[in-house]
Amino acid sequence: MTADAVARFRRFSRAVTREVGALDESFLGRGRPLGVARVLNAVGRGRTDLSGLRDELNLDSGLLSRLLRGLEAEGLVDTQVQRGDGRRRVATLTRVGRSEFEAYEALSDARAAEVLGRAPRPEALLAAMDLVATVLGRERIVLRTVSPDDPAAVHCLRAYYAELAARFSGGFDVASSRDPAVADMVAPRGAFVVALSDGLPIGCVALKGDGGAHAEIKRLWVAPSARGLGLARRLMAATEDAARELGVARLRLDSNSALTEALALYRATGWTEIDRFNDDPYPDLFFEKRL
Amino acid sequence: MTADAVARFRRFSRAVTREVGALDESFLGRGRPLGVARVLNAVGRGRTDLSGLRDELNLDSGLLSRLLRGLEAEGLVDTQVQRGDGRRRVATLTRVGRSEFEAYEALSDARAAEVLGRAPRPEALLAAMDLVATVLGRERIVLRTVSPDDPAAVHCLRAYYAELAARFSGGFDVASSRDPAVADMVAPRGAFVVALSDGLPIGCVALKGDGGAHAEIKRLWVAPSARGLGLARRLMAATEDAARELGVARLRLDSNSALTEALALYRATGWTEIDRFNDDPYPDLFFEKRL
DNA sequence: CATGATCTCTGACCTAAGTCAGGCATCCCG
DNA sequence: CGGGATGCCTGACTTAGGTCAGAGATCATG
Repeated sequence: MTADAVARFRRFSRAVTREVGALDESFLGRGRPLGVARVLNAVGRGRTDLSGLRDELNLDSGLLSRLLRGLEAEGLVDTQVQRGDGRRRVATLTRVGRSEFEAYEALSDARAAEVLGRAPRPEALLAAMDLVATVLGRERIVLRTVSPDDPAAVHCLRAYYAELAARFSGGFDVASSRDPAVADMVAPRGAFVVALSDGLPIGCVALKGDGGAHAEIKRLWVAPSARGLGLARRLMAATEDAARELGVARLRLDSNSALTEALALYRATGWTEIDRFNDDPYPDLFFEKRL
Repeated sequence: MTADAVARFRRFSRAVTREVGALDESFLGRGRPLGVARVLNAVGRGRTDLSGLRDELNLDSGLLSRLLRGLEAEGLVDTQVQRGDGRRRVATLTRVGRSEFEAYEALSDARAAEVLGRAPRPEALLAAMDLVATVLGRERIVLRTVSPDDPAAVHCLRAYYAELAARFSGGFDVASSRDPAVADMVAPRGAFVVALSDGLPIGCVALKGDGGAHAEIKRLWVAPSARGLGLARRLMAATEDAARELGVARLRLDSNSALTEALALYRATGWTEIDRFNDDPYPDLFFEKRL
């Protein structure tokens, strides 16, 4: 790694520490120390079991206990024993606690909106932030099987269509393509997998089945910010696993010669080119893979 | 600002807090608390006057005093009264202190190199980090007059040539253009101004004079990460001021129709198009401005 | 040169955060 | 059902970080 690259990285760290440090202190704006506020925040986001809280916030058992006592005294949380295991306990927000949690959320949102509002070219800034956050957090990218009308799926599909429109010389219009029925992309006929990085959808792929031994891969997309991380390969592998579990023996897909990265992936992972098998106007290349 | 944009911003903050938080703790890796390490770092970087240290690190006078006593006891810094004002004091690193400072630097460099080394497409990551850091730190961009052979200037010029090569349909080669002599771009004949964001050069402009009442603007460049911040305008204004102070009455410049942003700037800031005044092969548009 | 302002230092004090050992209730399993 | 493991709590203690008031030295100025 060159000295210049390291200097640029460190400059980034400094700039962001300054900015994000200020963000942290906004937690102090409500007269509660950071540690307590972090617990309130984690409980509000659904991390209610104490052992999970300790792991997530990296707290000593004694310290967490004390912080929770403080929040209880303020009337913000309740703790009860976990049903099923009397040793464990769970914390929940009271009504007051919930509104306090929301006040913190609103504060953070407002702070973020303010910084973004002052930025020129906010779209470029956000794209850069997505890239940085995705790369730094690439160990924590998770795949999840969802319905194609889940918001995360819809977000990916919209981005996928926009990208096709930009990359196909003649543009792209979903209406003139074959848009698979939702029922064909959920179990037991098919599947829809999204990749989430810290909650943000950054990739997807669909398995469209007909209930038999054949199924089709559709809608493989990876966000620009997540390219180069091997995510497409991971999505494809997950979908192949899902297909096997559904009893599918042969997969097909159609593609377009403008989608060079995808084609390289198919060729590198055991797909073989076959003849055209549909009359969709956009694809010009067709592949299959036996499982 | 849309909810989606705010969510993306906050995701970025979380990701970076995690990563940079870990970076902060690397300071703790040498058995010294963060506060002390920060003081050592600031002194090592040349911030030696105590009042400046207090401002920069946002420390109470008493606390700084105590931290410095600790560093003195370790034999890492010396403090003496400032010559000229016996109330003020300055801190300097001892030889041991200097090597300890360098150990911290090496540690931070190694940490940065490690993260970068694991990243796919490090150039894209760095470009995104530059953009984020420049935009977040745009209030702290400073202009500085330097010699054209200063490293910051050289960095900008190299990037400028590379950009011309990419944007001119026929490419660009400095050798076949007129490269001004260094002496024409330093006082009293001319000037060379760079823009620095937290030490990183992100823009430049040259004033090439011949000692008389005419001078020429050359080498106006702004890094991609810094576009949209009004930096070119600021650089041009600074150069015009410098020209006035050198007694220049009329400025000229040549440009190329591929450089649309620059042309828009010239037209918006009082420049008028004139006839070709040189036989350089690259420019096809010529401007002047009376001061 | 007297006076008020400025700068640094020290001592007293405080909070947040974290560590550690031991206690107690509950669970799991032979 | 008994004994070890698990999970949580409490009390005692430590460290880092920070605030505040006042002392002492030096400076600027009328």
